[in-house]
Amino acid sequence: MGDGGLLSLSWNNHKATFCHILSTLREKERYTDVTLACEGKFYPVHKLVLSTCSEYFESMFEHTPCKHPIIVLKDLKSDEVESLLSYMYAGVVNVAQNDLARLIKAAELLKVKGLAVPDEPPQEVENRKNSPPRSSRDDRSSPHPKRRRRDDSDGVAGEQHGTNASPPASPRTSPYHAASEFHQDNSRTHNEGHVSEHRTEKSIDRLEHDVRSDAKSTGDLNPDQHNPAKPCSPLQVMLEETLVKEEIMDHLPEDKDSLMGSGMDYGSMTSDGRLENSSSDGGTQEHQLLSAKYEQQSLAPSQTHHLPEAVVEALAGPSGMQGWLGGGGDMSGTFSGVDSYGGDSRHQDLRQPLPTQQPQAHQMVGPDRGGCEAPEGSSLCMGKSLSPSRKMLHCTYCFYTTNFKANLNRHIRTHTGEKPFSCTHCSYRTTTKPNLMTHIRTHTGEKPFACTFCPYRAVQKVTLKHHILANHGRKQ
DNA sequence: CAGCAGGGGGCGC
DNA sequence: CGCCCCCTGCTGG
Repeated sequence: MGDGGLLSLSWNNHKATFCHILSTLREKERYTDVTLACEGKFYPVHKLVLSTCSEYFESMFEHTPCKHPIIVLKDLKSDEVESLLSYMYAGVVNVAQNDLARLIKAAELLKVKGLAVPDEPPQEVENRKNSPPRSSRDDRSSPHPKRRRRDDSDGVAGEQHGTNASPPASPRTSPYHAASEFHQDNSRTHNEGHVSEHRTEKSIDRLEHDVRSDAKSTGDLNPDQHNPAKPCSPLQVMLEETLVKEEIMDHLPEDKDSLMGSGMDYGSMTSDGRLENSSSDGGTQEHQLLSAKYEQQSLAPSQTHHLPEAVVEALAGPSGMQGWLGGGGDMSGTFSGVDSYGGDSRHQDLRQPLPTQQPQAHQMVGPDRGGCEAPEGSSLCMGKSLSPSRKMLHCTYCFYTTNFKANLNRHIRTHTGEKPFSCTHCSYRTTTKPNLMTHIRTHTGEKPFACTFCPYRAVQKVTLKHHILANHGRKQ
């Protein structure tokens, strides 16, 4: 790019794709790093999304370095939570008119952008637009849009998805004619804090002061969270009190943090300007505030992915999706696009411990074999696909994951530098015995692998294979 | 193209 | 845990 002129690479369907990936990740509970608990149900979601869609959450996470907090949404109904999550992830949500008021209320409490953003002075808005992370892309992201445009009642569910060129002034936000009660509540809320920041602060304060140990209210970890069909509760919700419980978790390793950072940058960069309303950032789910963090990952095994991984994969997704996106925008295949990467090139880079590891789309697309959750029989799953319940082991140094402890131990040696197997003929040392045996053959001259087509013999089977392919044109 | 090293998947004990 | 199998990457001729 230097002197040749600046090229502008634009990713068609980025918005839709991005949103879709996020939704997919949520459905699969992949890389979820925060769990919302409400009425006995648990909703594994992503901090990234919550933070993007709600300054409230953003602030909350900023102040709570917990790896996998659990936020108990007391006083919120599960259907509200589901709706808000749908809104945050997809950018749209269907809501019955009767439920609109309480939904908005909930959104207000959580400060979900677009749904409950506080009115702000113009300058405030200006500032926000300039802030990088929020990018100008979406008005929704900037807190000004107040929901309520009384005209269309079904606007909430409206399709701002595709083209949504919703008016800049009030993006998707609002189409619902909020109930009067809603208005009242709203105004009240605003009086408490003029600026969203301010409100956030207050909210945090509450979190810090109203800490109670009430944590988990319940039961099953993986409720069918995505249940649009679920009937809305007729009850009105007053989210006055939110109980919060916090437990500081250990910090993420440096590398992970940094990775995460890069992921965020990437996100802001891509969304910049272009995705005007990609729901990915603009509308994200919200959850109520409380945060009771549980033991990281102790709640749901399926949530053991680290955020960085999520970010990385999410970032990778787009690239991998190019192909199928082109095919008419059918995103039903979720990550099926990874097929194009073939099972051969094993995303090995993903597991490398490099501190400098960077998210390169093409490298990470493939979920690792072990935890392959590729949908639709993606060929990605080379072996048997494992049941989601199968326990995944994570390397503490990098993003490597495996289902086998032995593999993990072996892998960790690549980080620690431990090389238990030493050659008796030279100073060579290696991490695995098979590798040592292979090496020793170079001293002994043993060549166990004979070509069936010629006298050639090889020390390694793979070498023979290459030989046959190169010289005899076929496999043995 | 061949040799070699590093590293991951997965099975059997 | 040990081991086998496989693949990828790098290097040198």
